[in-house]
Formats: sequence, structure tokens, C-alpha cells
Amino acid sequence: MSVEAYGDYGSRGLSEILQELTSASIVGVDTETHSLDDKTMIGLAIAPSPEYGVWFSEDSPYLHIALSILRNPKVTKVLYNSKFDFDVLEPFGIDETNFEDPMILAYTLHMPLKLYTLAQSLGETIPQNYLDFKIPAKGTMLAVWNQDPNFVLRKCCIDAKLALWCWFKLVPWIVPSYYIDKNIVHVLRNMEKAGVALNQESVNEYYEELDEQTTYLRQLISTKGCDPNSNQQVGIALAQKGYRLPYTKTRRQLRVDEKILSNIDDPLAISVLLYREKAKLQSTYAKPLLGLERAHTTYNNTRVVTGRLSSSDPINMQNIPHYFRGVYMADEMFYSYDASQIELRAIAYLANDKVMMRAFEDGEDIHKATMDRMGITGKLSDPVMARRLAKTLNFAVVYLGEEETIIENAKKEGIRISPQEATDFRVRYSEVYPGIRDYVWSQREQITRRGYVTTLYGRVRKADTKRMQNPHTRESVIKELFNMPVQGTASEVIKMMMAKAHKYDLRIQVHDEMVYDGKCPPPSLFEGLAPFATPLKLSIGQSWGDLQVVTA
DNA sequence: TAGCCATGCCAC
DNA sequence: AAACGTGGCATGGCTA
Ligand SMILES: Nc1nc2c(ncn2[C@H]2C[C@H](O)[C@@H](COP(=O)(O)OP(=O)(O)OP(=O)(O)O)O2)c(=O)[nH]1
Ligand SMILES: [Mn+2]
Repeated sequence: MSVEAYGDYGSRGLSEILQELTSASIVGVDTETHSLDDKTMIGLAIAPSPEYGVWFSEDSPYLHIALSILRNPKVTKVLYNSKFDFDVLEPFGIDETNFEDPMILAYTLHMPLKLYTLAQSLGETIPQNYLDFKIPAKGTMLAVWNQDPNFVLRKCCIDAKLALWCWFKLVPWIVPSYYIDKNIVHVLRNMEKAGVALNQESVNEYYEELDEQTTYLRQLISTKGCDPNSNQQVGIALAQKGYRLPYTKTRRQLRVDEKILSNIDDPLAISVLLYREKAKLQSTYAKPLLGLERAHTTYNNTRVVTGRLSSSDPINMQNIPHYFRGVYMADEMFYSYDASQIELRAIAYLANDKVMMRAFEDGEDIHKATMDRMGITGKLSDPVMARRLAKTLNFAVVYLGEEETIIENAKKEGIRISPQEATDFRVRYSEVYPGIRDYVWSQREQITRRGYVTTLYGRVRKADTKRMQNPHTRESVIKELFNMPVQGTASEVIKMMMAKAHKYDLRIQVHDEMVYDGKCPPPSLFEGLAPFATPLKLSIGQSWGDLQVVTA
């Protein structure tokens, strides 16, 4: 069981099989690990063809043969979810340059991401027992291996050959977006591995203070007979006091979100809101960091339909509140680049809107213009909040939002915009930027006629046909697909920057922000990657919370 | 008791 | 909420 072939290898003997393996110039590879958390390798399979794979257990006397193949930079390694497998194979020092990843390609083409589902969608049949396989709820792969090693090694062989099979099936459809993602695999691995240092004293202080506040508020609110964590109970308590609350969209309970509670002048509503604010900070942002020297995350590179990265597991580092970022410390010094108005620049180019492109050439700041024209600048004392609201209004309009959205978002910040002003704001966009207006119609046509859209570099998003056919949900699908090429193209430009600066120490990525540690990539490195300019704002600081803008 | 869904809210 | 888009996490409440 230390070496075994599985699949259609005909009458070949072991030496013949190993010979075939060693002479292949492209191979499918899969690894099995103790568990998803513990990436200790149980063994690996190599497939010299889409017909069969060969298993090598971690302690196999033949393992050196597998490793010599994986170490050979002339052999193309086809890895399904390469980011994971490179981590698994890290201790063995394999070649990390010559690889392909059909999972990334499937993702780029908006195809199924689970290997078996993808293979099935491409016409392959998968034996039922492998389709049904799931690691038992409390178990580990290691336990399965000890129980039934034959099953594990056969599954590994199947996965290796299917990876290769899917690669050959999909490679005719390859688009530049694929290479963009492939080129940041190791950048992401390095970010995940390095993590970010934490100011543990500060984390503890925050936590203790929040704990006092939430404990007090929870106690206070419970004397009124409700648990502030239970929206159901909060809704009932307020209703008993005589407040008429609307229902949630499922009509199961009363709406008690911030928008509703902030309009109720009652001590219960006020204290619940305060409790929520503190509890969110405590449980989501402080608690998970207690006792940690460094914060690590996983950057998911195949999860977002537009092509953005996402971050999760154990923590999402892409939604840390600004007022909490001070606990994230540079090892030496943070150099943070944030792209300016990036999606507006992207849509200006995609729509070929001469006016908007010209505005950017002239150094205009559209978010700032909206701040001023909608009276946000004067009414919100905090310029950061003012800019945030202006962004919300701008993107809402650009992405086919209606008057209500403009009015309601402004109202949340205490700014009154009349229906007339909201209409004017919207109409002005199509008047001032006729290119954007026409682009909306051409995209509508693409979506309706072809049923899919693409980013500048070819990434695909298909329309959900079921929702597209239903008149109630159709517009919603159109908005999703209208947004995708813009958000997707912006993310591609950022990814190209990440790849270009692979020699620098990227520690955090938040969509259009890249935080480097120690050495600052020169701004020139990031220029000229896309057919439209994407100016970056550089800030420097000891922590993520005290970044100071560098005036260029 | 584990896992799913809804709700709410943090970021871009 | 039907009414800009893309995510992830904590929590309560319920079911398999
Ligand atoms: N649809 C939509 N997209 C958003 C929203 N907020 C942010 N984004 C997208 C579009 C932005 O260009 C991109 C990066 O966010 P930023 O906060 O950095 O804003 P932006 O780059 O536009 O402005 P900046 O010059 O950096 O202040 O994320 C939003 O509310 N709706
Ligand atoms: Mn930005």
C-alpha cells in the first residue's frame, strides 16, 4: 500500500508505470492530509495521464520518485486548488513555478468548483461511492485512512487524474484572467503564512472594556424582560410598549435593525443599539484575537463571483473596523497603497465614457464632488464619514440604484435628500456621463442576448437563468451582472499589482488596498499595468490604525 | 447536539 | 422592503 496504481493502466507492471510517470511532461497531482487544519501529508497521487493515478504514501520507499517528479521544474504539475496543495507539499521543497490549476480556470469561467461536479458537467462519470464520500462530522481524513486506506488512496488517484482530465478539457477556453489569478497563488500563501503581529495589550484592554460595557447593558436590558441578542424578544418588547414595527422580509418577526431602532425615541431602543455596537466589536473583532501573537487569515481565491478575493478562517481580515485596526502591528513598518476611486475609473474605461475619463485625467475626485453637491461636506463633521456616504451614493447610482436608495442612505447619516434632489442626482449622471448611460443599455443587451458578461481580462459571470426568467427577480440579475465586469476588472488590476510586487512583503489585502511590511514597493512598479490609470494613495505607519498619508 | 436559516452589521 | 453590488461572522431559533 506504499505505492499503488489505480485506474485504467492496462497490463503495465509497477516498473513500467513508474517509468511512464517519470517521463511525463505534465501530470495531475493530489495530496491527502490529516485534516483541513492539519496539513500533514498522508500521501499523494500523481497521474501521468487522465487514465490513472499512482499513490505514494508519506512513508513509502518510493516517495523519492514522486518527489523527483514534483521537484522537476520541467514537469507541469496540475493541482486542483494549488494554494492548498503547495502548502501541503511545502516541507518537501517541490518546484513551485511550473504548475496549472484547473480549479482556478473553472472559477474564471464561472463553472462548478467542486472537482466531481466540474468533471460531471464536462461529461465524466464519477463512481457513486466517491460522490457520496464525506469526512465524518467529527472525524479526520487520517481516521478514514487508518480505517480504509484503499479507499483513501483510490480517491486520491481519482482526484489526481480528474484534475488532469479537467485541465485538458478546459484549457481551450483559457482567458487572461486565469493567469492573473495563477500569478498570485504564492503571494497569497505568503500573506497567509506571515500573518500580522498583534498588540496583545491593546487587544486585552479593548476586550476588557467592552466586556464591562456589554455586561452592564445586557443586565440593564434584561431587567426589561428581554435578551438584547434576541431580535425576536427586542421586537416583542418594543411592540408591548406600543411601537408599530414593520416586519422582516420573511414576515417571521418584527424588524429591529439600526434603521428602525434609531428612529425610536425610547431608552430600550437606544440601549439595544449601544449594546449591539459593543457586542459586535467584542465578539467579532476582539474575542478571536485574545492570546494570539499574530493574526492569520485565509485568502479565498475562488469564492467571489466577480473575481475579488475574500478573507475568512479563522478571521476575516477584510472587514476589520477602522477604529480597531490599531491592534494590527507592522513587524517593521507598514506601507499601504489604496487605489483612488477605482471602480469609477474602471467603468469609465469599460464604458468608454470620454467625459469621465477626461475628468480623471484632469485629476477630479468624483466622490468629493458628490460630497459637496449633495450637501454632505457641510452636514457631516467627520470627513471620512462624509466621503463614505458620497461613495455609497455614487456607487448606488452607477449600479442602477433607485431614488429610495439615495434618500435612505443619506437619511441613515442624518442627511435629508428630497425625492426631487435624488432624481436630479440620478438624472445628472446620465446627462453628464452619456457613455455610462449607453453602456448600461449595451450591457443589458449582452445580458439578455448572451446570458453572461465578462471582465476586461475575460472572467465570466453567467446569469442565473431561473431568476432571469422570473419578471420579479430579473432586474436584480441584471444589476448583479452589470456590476460584475466593473468590480471584477478593478480586482484584476489590483491582482496584477500584487503579482508585480511579489518580491515585497504583502501582509494585508482589502480589495483595493495593499499593505506591505518592511520595504515599500516603489509606486512606479504599479504603473501601466492596465489600459486605464489607477492612481494609488500611499500611507505609512507602525500599525494599521495610524497610517499617515504620504503627500506625493 | 450538529447544522441550517434568518437577522443584523462590519468592510470594500 | 422590491427598490446599488461583493463578501464573512456572531447569534438565536429551529429542525434533522
Ligand atoms: N457597489 C458598491 N461598491 C463599493 C461600495 N463601497 C466600495 N465599493 C467598491 C467600489 C470602490 O471603488 C472599491 C474600493 O473602495 P474604496 O473605499 O477604496 O473606495 P474608492 O476606491 O472608490 O475611493 P477612494 O478614492 O479610495 O476613497 O470598492 C459600495 O457601497 N457599493
Ligand atoms: Mn480606494
